[in-house]
Amino acid sequence: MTEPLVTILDDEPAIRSMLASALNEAGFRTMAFARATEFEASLRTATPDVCLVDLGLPDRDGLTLVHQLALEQGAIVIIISGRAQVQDRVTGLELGADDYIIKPFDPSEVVARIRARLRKDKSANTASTTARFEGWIAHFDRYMLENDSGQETPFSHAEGEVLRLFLESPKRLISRAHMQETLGGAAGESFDRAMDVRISRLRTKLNEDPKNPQLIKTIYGAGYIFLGDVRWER
Amino acid sequence: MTEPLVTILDDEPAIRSMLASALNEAGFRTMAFARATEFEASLRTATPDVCLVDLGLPDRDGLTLVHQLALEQGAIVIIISGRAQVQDRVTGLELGADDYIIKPFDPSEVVARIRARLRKDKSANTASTTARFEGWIAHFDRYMLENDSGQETPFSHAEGEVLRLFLESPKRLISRAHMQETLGGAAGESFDRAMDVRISRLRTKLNEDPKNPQLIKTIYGAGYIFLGDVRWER
DNA sequence: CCGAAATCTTACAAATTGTTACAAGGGGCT
DNA sequence: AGCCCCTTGTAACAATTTGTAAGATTTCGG
Repeated sequence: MTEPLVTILDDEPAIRSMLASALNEAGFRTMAFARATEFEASLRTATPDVCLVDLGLPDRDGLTLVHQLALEQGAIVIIISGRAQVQDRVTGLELGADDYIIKPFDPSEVVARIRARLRKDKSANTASTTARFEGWIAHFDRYMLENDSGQETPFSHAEGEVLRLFLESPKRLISRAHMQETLGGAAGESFDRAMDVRISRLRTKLNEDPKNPQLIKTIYGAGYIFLGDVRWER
Repeated sequence: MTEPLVTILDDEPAIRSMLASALNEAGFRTMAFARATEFEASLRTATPDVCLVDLGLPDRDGLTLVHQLALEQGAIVIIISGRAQVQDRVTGLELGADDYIIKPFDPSEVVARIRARLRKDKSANTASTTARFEGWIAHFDRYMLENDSGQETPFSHAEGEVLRLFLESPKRLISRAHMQETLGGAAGESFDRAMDVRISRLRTKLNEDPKNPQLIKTIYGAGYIFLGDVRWER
């Protein structure tokens, strides 16, 4: 997934460049326009995630544009304006803007406000969970395991359950009994073997040397320990 | 659905009553608290949609509270503060606040900002007619699927139902049972096969590689996950 | 260094899901 | 009505995932 695209629509070159550099530095892609017509033309090919719009445009009524954008595109619309009256802000927000920033402004606040909007937007439709450990990245949302050179191998649901259990309690002994409980084991006698097989398969996906496993260590008579530092990104 | 609930947390009685009356007039339900502890106690029974939090609380660090709220509850958090420095605003927003309003403020602007947030929140869930995802555009009004080069292929009603279900809950596991419920499946034994076929046909229309689907992923024994960022429009 | 218990691995079987071909049903058009 | 095209479900078969069984291997205590 690429970085979010932010469009800047303002007729003052100084403001355009200030915003663009601040946003680029913050890791966003940017596109800047001086006129509404140019901006609208670009919408046919690009799909911005955030639109910064100055209300004082020479060729178009800014508020109408904001209204259109907010309604038709699903984009986040932030008004930037020199008009500081409460009434201006209220109407701007009512017409569909997500935020209203008054000139003069500090670029870092603009960045912070954009991030706040994107964060909420994302958390609304994502439960993405990812964990990094010893050069690997486990993407639980995609059921994919990525190695240090970026190659991905899929892992199954059953394997994922085991892996998640390990990654949630690294460097701690995980007893066999606890595993079966957590993994919905029907406590059958021969379910022991199923567990073994799950772990065995997981080990091969992690390129473990059977004679000398580095990550999933067996504790004879007790259970398993997952070695390795884990960092979750939720 | 009832009206949205807005909680007000501020130690100044004048501000509490001003906000409460403005919000009630605007059609919101409100609950006001002077101390963080009272507020937190109320969270056990009520589930606010929006939380207004004053940073200058006597009994608690406001920023920590904001962080918790934003993280644990899914609520919209708006900071109200007398501290006007850019740095204050940036850190507030970074800690999870959705907005930052500076005292003194105009109640009508607060209302407008709350509405803007709620509007966005809702439009994310409401069923629209067009959705963009990973280079595709699904036109549910026309039953057409448009690829990144602008070519359109029609999709049927049954295919559309499945696609809409996916696009409305992207990156989440959708269980087979839930699908059959939603799609009017008569839970028949062999309806399982019908579901499979629907999905299979949808996959081919999305140019999925059968060996390695990128968008619609099967979770053996559980259901499906639709990967890909979705944006609804209009 | 040996033997019993625990664990690993491989091959195979059962359950679940994918795909294709085909038939039933519906709507539009002449 | 009759025909054609599209949609949809069903059935049969292929492919994948998961668990099971059994032999091989490892661990630990003597």
